[in-house]
Amino acid sequence: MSQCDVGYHRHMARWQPDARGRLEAAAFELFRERGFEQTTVADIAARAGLDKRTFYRLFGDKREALFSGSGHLEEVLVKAVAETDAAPFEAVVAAFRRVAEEIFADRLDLVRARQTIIESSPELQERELRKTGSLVAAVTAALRARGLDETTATLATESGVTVFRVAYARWVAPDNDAPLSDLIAEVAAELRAITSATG
Amino acid sequence: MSQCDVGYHRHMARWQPDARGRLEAAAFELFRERGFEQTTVADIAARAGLDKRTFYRLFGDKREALFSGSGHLEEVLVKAVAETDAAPFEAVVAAFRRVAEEIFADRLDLVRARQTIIESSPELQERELRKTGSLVAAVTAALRARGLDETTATLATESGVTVFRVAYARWVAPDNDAPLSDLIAEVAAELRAITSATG
DNA sequence: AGTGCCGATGTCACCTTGCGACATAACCGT
DNA sequence: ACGGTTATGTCGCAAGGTGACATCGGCACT
Repeated sequence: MSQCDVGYHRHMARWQPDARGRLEAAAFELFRERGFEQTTVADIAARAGLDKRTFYRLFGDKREALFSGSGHLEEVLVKAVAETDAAPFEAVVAAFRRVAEEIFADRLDLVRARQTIIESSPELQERELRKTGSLVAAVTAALRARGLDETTATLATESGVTVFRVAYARWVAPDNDAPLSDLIAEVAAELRAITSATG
Repeated sequence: MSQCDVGYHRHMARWQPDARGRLEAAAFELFRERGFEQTTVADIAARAGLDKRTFYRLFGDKREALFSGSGHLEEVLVKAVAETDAAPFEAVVAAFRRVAEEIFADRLDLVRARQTIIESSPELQERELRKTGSLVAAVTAALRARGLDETTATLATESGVTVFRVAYARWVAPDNDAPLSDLIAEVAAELRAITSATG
């Protein structure tokens, strides 16, 4: 996050601080008020008191304004995976539980609002899928760095992500009040049951 | 370029047949020749002897020209899942093996070319992810129609898709020559091993 | 045959996304 | 005070994508 926290000098700053944060906030508000499609980049920039061109210097495209946090998530997850020596699938699940507590735990309302926005736009759903894909790649790489072969690393990561996705969906559901971390543990157990069935 | 080679009735046919197919073919060729980003919709339409506007009547956007087959795949998969009574995960894996034989088996070269195109463009990767998502939803619905609960259905489907994805990646890899169906079976076994580890 | 509707296509005008190139003005070290 | 750096604004443009209307062949009905 960055950015000149300019304090206040005798001369008024030419630029308000934290342009990026203001743009993110403006985008979030507008997406909620009018919906993603009905909001133009010019609208977002205007509300943040900036120019459209500035938006594109800070974000690759309109969708990115909603996904700034995903880099951080990836970092934490990779670190958690790298620091444990549990079996691969267990390591990924444990990493997600840690992330659940460090990042998501206290933000249910925010996450729900964000989720509502994403569900309203196919474009945003695509982007979320892509972020997940990048996260899978990063975690898989972290597992491989521990000496695991490609297939094992990929399967453990993808299975872990599946568990997280299902648990996350339950967590944001309107009637839920269980903590995400617990839901992850439950879903992981269910997955084990399903794949070990004798059919 | 084009056209007016119309055969020869007394009255010239106004339109060449199979506009959609011609556009798909034109798009595929151009994406291979110049790449996805360097190809404009106007280019595609011109090669097919049609107008840009016509393209947008047949495809929602530029990416869709590469994904017309995915509806068919979804159909076959859903049918295969609905017709079996095996345990959920096994049912999904079996369905994918059937699809592997009915749809993919004889088209390795085509699939590889298509895969190369997709890998060259983040936009196309996003779209592929979305298609997979829609497929997951359809298969999950098919499982639920068999009386399974939401979580079990989702986990079985997602795990099955994970298996397919990994097997598919191996299949299209340049050095592979094993049939997709066999690879799916192998990967499914590996997944079972990984999730049942005691850690 | 004539009439008229329907459906596929073309044409035109338009908005938005996203980017390259250049201008501007505050900040910073010297 | 000076020059360089950095963040921002301005301008123009290619391409994606869409709405409205025109065109013309095929088809049904008379």
